[in-house]
Amino acid sequence: MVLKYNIIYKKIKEDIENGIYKVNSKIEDEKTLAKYFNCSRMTVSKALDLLVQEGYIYRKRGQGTFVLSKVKQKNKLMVPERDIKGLTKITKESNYSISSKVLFFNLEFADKKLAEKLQIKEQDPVYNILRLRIVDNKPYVLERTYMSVQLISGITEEILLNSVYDYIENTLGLKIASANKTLRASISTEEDQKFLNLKPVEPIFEVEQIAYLDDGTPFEYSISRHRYDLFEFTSFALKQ
Amino acid sequence: MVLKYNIIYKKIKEDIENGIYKVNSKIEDEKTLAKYFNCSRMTVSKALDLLVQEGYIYRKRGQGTFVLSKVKQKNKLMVPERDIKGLTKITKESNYSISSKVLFFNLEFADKKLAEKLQIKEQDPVYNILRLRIVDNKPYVLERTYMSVQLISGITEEILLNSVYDYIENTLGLKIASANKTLRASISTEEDQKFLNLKPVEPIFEVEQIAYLDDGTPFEYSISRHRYDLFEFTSFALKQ
DNA sequence: CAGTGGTCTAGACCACAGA
DNA sequence: CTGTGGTCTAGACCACTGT
Repeated sequence: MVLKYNIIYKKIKEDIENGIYKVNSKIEDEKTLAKYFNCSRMTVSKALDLLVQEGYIYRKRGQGTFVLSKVKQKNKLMVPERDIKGLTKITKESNYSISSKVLFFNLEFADKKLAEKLQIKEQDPVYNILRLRIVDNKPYVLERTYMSVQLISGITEEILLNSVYDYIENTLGLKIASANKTLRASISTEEDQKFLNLKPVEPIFEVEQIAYLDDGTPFEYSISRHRYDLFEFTSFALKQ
Repeated sequence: MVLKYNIIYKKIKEDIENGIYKVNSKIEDEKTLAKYFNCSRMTVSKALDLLVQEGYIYRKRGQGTFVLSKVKQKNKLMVPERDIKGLTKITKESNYSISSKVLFFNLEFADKKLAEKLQIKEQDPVYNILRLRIVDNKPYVLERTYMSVQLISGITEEILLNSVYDYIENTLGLKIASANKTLRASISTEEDQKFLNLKPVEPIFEVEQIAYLDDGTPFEYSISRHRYDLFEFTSFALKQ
């Protein structure tokens, strides 16, 4: 379906990225934009709200709407802040090569902590997977993944070498909706050092994640340990 | 001013946090809520949008609105993900004690990189500040801060020992509006180890930040190096 | 004062899910 | 079919800014 606010959002975003609107310059007021896009002011406002949240523009009551200077993106793999995608998709979209090694793939009974995270019963069967993901021929991240067997059935080594998220969405027909992430720095373990080719003094950027389907079911609990020099995370915050 | 959508947002958020709505249960439909709060459906919808973005609820067209299981917050200092506050305010709101040591406080000429970040000219005067922030009597973060002297005038050691953000907002009358953050793990330097009381193998959680006023001017460029075991960052992502 | 964005209304039509 | 959320309208009044 064609969403008007999405069209307006994309158009203005493009114009900013292409320099048609300069940094700190004022853009048209909402009434003018509403006439131009042949829609109501509410719809324009919704589109501008999206751009405010992403840090493209800021609005001042009584004055107008202005272009905010965006920080340029670095020459690193960009993990989207507010979206949820598998690493396979992220790398492909950025034209990086990716391959995976399955280091461990087993069935286990959920312990208490894991059962709580995945909202299943203690002793319910879960996959325990450890994969090394190699991006651009460099070891990038060591991913430990737990998923409920009852929910995500039929995982094979073949699937683990490709995209698990693709399998969940396209083969199982489930919809991935959201994720909670906790980020921290951590001392590298011997395992990290071995597989990510790190010196003992080199740390890890750890991301702990619970991902949810569109019916609110947590389907994945994962701990990703990234090479500290190949991963960074960007965030935009607004004063409330 | 009393905002209706804010009242509705807060009420439902409280009800979820107090367990009045159980996890995965359905909440009232938008029309019913609109009647209950004596407002239009659009206003209810705006309130629910906020809750979706923060991961409290999810909505399914044709079915209803449901409570999503929130991850419990840890017994650590919580840095708000989508808001922007100084460390002084964050610690006080969480009833932590905070003190600061000013390790370095000098006037300098901006080099090319800094001039670009702060959108000033090369050789313009800037403050270069290094502070150790001590939370709950433990060294917590080493903060390197650069600010344009022309924009943020009158900084004193006294102000640095209290809240710079308070000074900017209350004394200078400027409005802090937003910030771009980049997060990464980093090997600790000898300086980090000395002031944060770290062993050489213990890493740093670094946050690089450019903060903006409400007129889009960048007023602060800072690099904060946190003890890896006292700082973590949480984020909620939605499939787009 | 006029011009701006912020909020809010009372509807409308649509897409989608389940009975 | 009904009930749900998603989008959209064409206004309205308000708060704030600069002239």
